[in-house]
Amino acid sequence: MTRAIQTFTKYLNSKDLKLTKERKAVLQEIFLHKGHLEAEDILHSLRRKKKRASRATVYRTLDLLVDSGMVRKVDLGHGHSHYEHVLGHTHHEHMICLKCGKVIEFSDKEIERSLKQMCKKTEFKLTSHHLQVFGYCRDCR
Amino acid sequence: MTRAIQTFTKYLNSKDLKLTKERKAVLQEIFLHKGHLEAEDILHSLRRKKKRASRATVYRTLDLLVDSGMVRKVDLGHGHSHYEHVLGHTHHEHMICLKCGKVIEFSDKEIERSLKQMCKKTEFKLTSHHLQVFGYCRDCR
DNA sequence: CTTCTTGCAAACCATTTGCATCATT
DNA sequence: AATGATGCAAATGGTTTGCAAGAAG
Repeated sequence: MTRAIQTFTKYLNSKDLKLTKERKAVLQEIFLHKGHLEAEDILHSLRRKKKRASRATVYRTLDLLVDSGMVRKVDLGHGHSHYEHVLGHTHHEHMICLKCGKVIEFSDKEIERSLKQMCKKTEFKLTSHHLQVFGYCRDCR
Repeated sequence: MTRAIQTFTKYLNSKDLKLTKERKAVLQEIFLHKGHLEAEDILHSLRRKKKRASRATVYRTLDLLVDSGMVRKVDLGHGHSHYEHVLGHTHHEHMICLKCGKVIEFSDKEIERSLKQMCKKTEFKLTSHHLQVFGYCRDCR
């Protein structure tokens, strides 16, 4: 956590931006949660804890966090964005159920390998979060 | 094309829905195009051809086509949906450039294989369009 | 003729933005 | 004190919806 704040501060400084209590609160909220969460989740969590931060500020801070590389923005096909932190979160991909919207995290060596090979051929550069699989989960198939 | 109309008519009948000229026009527009296109594209194409169909009808028809399984709705991370027809369109997946938004279609036996195997393990049922890869294309890497 | 469809405009929902006020460095 | 940041409310952009008028079976 302290580490996260340090990293963020460094990023902010490099851009001549300031570490405000609102930004710190949003950062903490994201790093406290394990999974992916949406802007509204953060807003609610903060409200519950009687911390301040308007919806606009939450969105603005999320943009900064994504830009800093500490957080990734994920589109899980739910019609709005989700965010998850990268630090201390082991690499994984998402399997998304088209019916119930459930998101299953997975990581598969085989797939990684063939994906990397294909990307080498096509000169496509993968990102840390690079893959999404759509289908129907056990309960919805 | 005639085949597509037949299939759609069959679907509509099964749901006690009617084949209107607007629905037929939208269907044709999608099946005339090779790649993925968005609602607005369809609307413009129709306008250019002096065919009628309001934005609302285009969206409503697209929903029907997706439900019928003839068309798939794809989220390419552009902030709005894209649609592409399934019939007579060889199976492929999408690689999406996070910077310029370019979409590269690909199909890779190796990946398919390991993906299928993993899905068997996790009891996840794949759809025809099941995979999306994010990264940076040759020009943006 | 009955039921389903359309077009329009208003509603929606997530996200962004302009601006006056406020806080950090 | 100066530069940035915040909150609010209004704007945006894609998509959906209620409703009166119109068409398909």
